[in-house]
Amino acid sequence: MCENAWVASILHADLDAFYASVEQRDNPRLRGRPVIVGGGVVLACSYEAKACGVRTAMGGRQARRLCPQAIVVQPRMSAYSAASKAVFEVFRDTTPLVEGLSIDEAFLDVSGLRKISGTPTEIAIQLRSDVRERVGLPITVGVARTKFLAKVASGVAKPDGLLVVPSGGELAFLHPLPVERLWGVGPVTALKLRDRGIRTVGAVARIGEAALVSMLGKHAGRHLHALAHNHDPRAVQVGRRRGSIGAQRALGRTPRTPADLDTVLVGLVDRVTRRMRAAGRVGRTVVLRLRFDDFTRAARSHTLLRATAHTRTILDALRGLLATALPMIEERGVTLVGIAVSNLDNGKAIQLPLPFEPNSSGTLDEAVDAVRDRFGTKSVTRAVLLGRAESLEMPLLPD
DNA sequence: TCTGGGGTCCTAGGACCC
DNA sequence: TCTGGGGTCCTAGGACCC
Repeated sequence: MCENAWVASILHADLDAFYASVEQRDNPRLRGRPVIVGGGVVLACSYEAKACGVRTAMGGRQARRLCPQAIVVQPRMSAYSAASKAVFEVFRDTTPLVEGLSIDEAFLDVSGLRKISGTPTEIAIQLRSDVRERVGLPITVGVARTKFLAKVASGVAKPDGLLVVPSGGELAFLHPLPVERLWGVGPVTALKLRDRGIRTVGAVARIGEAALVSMLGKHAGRHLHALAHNHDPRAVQVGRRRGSIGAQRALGRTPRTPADLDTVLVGLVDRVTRRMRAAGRVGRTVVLRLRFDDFTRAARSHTLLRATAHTRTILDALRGLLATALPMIEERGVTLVGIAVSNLDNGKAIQLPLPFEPNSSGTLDEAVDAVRDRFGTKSVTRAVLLGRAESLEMPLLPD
């Protein structure tokens, strides 16, 4: 048996109040003061603002009332993206086994590094100081034997902290915590548990798996039962790619005509397909998401025959979905439109069927010309025939 | 007090196939 | 005439995460 399996050697590294910390780093005037990123809604806030009761996703008006002295700044996404890249470089200089979870957090497996870099605790201390020195941002690190526990540990240690959960002290650490600390327990699940008098992780651990399954469903029940007993065999996974790319836009409560909505749709599709092409991804399933006046939601999806990143193809599919949703929009009033492309392939090319071919005896060049006529010359630079001339494959270029 | 923008994963029913 | 079990894919909805 590998000794490392029993040692706390997974790090969960999580930047503190990420967007707000970048703003404080870049503007000394903001340091030590309550900072709110985002005007309409709080995208992020500094710990000084959190002390007043400001929270992420809170309405801007309420946030300003709670914290009148707060400085509100507009988000600078490119700055956050650059900071994230720099931090992930530090992660990868620490260990090659890095699993990114979002723009500001990752798991690091340091189990094989004892002889090179020291104990996991020593590595975590070094990592925090490296991020501070090289990127200028505070970061919290949780260290434990499993991913789940490392994540819980960093949550407890925030902000700017380090918490190591030693093997052997795991349940003693876990069981007194409120159920909300469990990864995957949100407001709905927490309420279901509290209705039955279950308030701590220890209480979750004491009831049987069957009871949890009947309460929360098969997967959620089993998952929670495992976590409460600290069973989490998941390994740190390197090189995970996202499964969907999307964009959305809130509209407020002003009534929108179908023409308004179409304009919004065109803008969203343009954003998403650009990102897809830049990332070299193609997708098959397009999704239209809507939110209504009463805050209910609906989604409509359609799966194409072939994966694509082609703007027009995706736009046409979404227009079809929007048309089917118009009665619902009429009735309930739409306040948000979102789109996503999922079923993503890593393919760097789009493949087109060959009805574009002039006729069965048409040459490749003629087929390419037909595609050019239809999609514009810019998007076709080279084409290769696949198999028995059933489809064309074209390299993708950014617009 | 109304609630942004980007994602992940799971459930469940129906169509379809063997 | 009545009929099983297993699998995949698609669609819609929902919970959750940062």
